[in-house]
Amino acid sequence: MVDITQLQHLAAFHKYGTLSQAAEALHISQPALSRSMQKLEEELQVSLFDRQKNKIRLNHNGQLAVDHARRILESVQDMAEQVQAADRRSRTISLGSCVPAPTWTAVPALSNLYPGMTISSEIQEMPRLLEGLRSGLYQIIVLPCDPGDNELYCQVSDRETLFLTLPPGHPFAKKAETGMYLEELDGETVLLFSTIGFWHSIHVKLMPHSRFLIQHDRATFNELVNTTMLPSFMTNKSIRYFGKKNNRVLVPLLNPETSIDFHYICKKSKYPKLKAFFEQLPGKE
Amino acid sequence: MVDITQLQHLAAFHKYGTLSQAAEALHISQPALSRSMQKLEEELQVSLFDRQKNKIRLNHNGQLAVDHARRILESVQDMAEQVQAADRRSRTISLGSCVPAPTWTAVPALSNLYPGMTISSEIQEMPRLLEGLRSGLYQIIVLPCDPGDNELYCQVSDRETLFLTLPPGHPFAKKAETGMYLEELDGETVLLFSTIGFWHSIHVKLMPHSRFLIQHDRATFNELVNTTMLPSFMTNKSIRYFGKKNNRVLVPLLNPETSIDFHYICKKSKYPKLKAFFEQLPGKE
DNA sequence: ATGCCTTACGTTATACGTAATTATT
DNA sequence: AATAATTACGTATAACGTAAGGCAT
Repeated sequence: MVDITQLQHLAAFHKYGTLSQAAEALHISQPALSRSMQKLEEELQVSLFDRQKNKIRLNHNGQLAVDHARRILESVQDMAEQVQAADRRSRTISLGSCVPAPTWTAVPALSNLYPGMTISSEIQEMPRLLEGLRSGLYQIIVLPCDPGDNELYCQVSDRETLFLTLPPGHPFAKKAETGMYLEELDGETVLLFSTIGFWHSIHVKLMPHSRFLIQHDRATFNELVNTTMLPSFMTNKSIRYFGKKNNRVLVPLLNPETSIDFHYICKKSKYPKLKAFFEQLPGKE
Repeated sequence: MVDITQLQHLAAFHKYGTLSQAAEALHISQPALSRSMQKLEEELQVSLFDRQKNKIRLNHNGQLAVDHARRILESVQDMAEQVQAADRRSRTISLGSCVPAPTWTAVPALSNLYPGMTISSEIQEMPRLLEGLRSGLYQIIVLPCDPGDNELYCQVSDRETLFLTLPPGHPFAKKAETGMYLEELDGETVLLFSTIGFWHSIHVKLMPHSRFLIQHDRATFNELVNTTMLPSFMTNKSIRYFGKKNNRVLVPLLNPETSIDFHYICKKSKYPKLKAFFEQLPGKE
C-alpha cells in the first residue's frame, strides 16, 4: 500500500523541483528520496516522472498524483486535528454564563469534583449560551431565567443583586438607606468593568443616555474606583469575592431587574455525569 | 506521521470488533495488531479505545478516527485508480467510429505507427463520438460528415457504399444491374450484423416496416447468409475485407444515404502527435 | 477450559546514509 | 569543476511472529 511519507516526499519534490533540494528540505539524503519515489511508482504501477540522466521531472501521471497526494495529506492532517480536538472536548467541562459571578465559585468546584478535567468558562449572551449548550460547546450554562426546554435540566441556585457604589461625597450617596432607581442616574458618566455580560444590557436598557467608561483591566478599574468620583457598580457576589471598597457607599437599587436568580442548566442526557456538581450548588435562599 | 496501514488496521478492527478476528482478517498476528493500534494512539496523542483487561472497544475518539480513516483509505484507493487510469489513457489511442469499416484499416495502421501504444476502437453514435472526443475518451473519431468545429481537425478519406446482397433466386435479384431504392424492400425481413453503427439507423429510417434479424456472432451471421434466402447487406469495404459471397448477387442502392465519406477527426491540439496517421490515410477518390 | 489482550524477546526486513558512478551544464 | 540523479553496500531501526502471562466468561 502507498505510504504517507511517500506522498509527503512527492509533495516536497513538486514544491522544490529537484530531488536534491526536496531531500534537503525533508532532512533525508538524496538517494533515499530517489528510492522513495521509485517505490511509489512501483506501488502505483505507473511512471510518475520523465527521467533523463541527471534530470527528473513530473510527467502527467505525476502531476495528477501530486494533486491527490496533497488532498490526502490534508485529510490526514485533518484527522489528527479533529480527533485531538474531540479528545480535548471530552476532557474539558465548559461553563458558559450570562454574568461573571457563577464562574468564580463553579470553576473551582468543578475542578475539585472532576479532577483531571480541564474547566473552561466564558461570559456570553443568552442566545449564544443556549445555542452553545445544544451544540456541545458548553456542558453547563448559567442564565437569569428558565429556558423551559424539556430536553434541559434547570436548577435555580443563588441570587445576585446589583448595587451602585459611590464616593461618600456624591450627591446620591445619601440614598444609601432608601435605595434608588437606576433611571435616576441616567445621563451620568459611569465606570464599568468589561465582561459583565447580562449586567451590561441592564445598564444600557435603564440608563440609555449615560456614558460608560469600560475598563478591560481589573487593576486599572480598581484604581479608577479608588481615585475618581465616578459612580460604579458592585454586586453582593463581587463584594464577597473581591471585598468591599472602604471609600465607597453602597446604594441599593430598587429596579426588579437588578436582582437575578442563577439558573444552572445542562442537557438532561449529561445530568448523570454532572450530578455531583449540581448537588453541591447552594440552594435558593 | 500516521501510517496508512495503521488506518487499515483501525478500519479492520471496527469491522470485526475484536483484535483477534481483525488480525486474522488482516493476515497478521494479534500482538502485531495490538501494537499497531497502540502506536496509532501514541501518534495521535489520543486514546482511541476503552481497555479492560481482556476487552477492547472503540471510544468516542476511536469512532471519529474510524470515520476519518475510512475516508482517507478511500481517497488513497481513488488516487491509485485514477493515476493508473490516466496512465492507461496516456498509452492508448482510442478510435471511435460511426461504422465498422474504418477500424479495420485504422487499428492496424495505428499499431504500426505508434508501437507500444494500445489501440482501442469502438462503434458509437455520432453525438457520443463528438462528446467523447471532447472529453478525451477518444483521440480520433470517424463521422459521415464534418462537424464544423474550429477546434477540430477534419480530414475526408475513403467512401463506403452499401449494397444489398440476395441469393440469385430472389425476386429482386434481377435489379443487380439497374440498382434499386431501399424503400422497395421495406416490410421484408432482413438479416443484419450487429454493431454496424450508422448503417443501422439508415435501415431503420428507410425500411421502417421491416423486421431485422440481428446477429451478434459473425460466424452465425455468415452461416445464415449462406443457407437462407434472407436479404442482407455488404459494402464495398466489407467485401474487400471479408470477401464477396459467391452465392449472392450484389444489388446497388440508389439512395444517396447509402454512401458515406469517412471524415477522420481529432482535436487540433492533438494533431501533431497524430500527423503520421492522418498522412497515411487514403485520399478522397 | 477457552477466548482475548498485552508484554517480552529474538529475528527479519526494510529504509536509511555513505560512497561510488554517470551524465549534464 | 559543480550539480544532479542513480546504483551499490553496509548498517540500524522498527515491525513482525512466537512464546509467555494475566484476566475474564
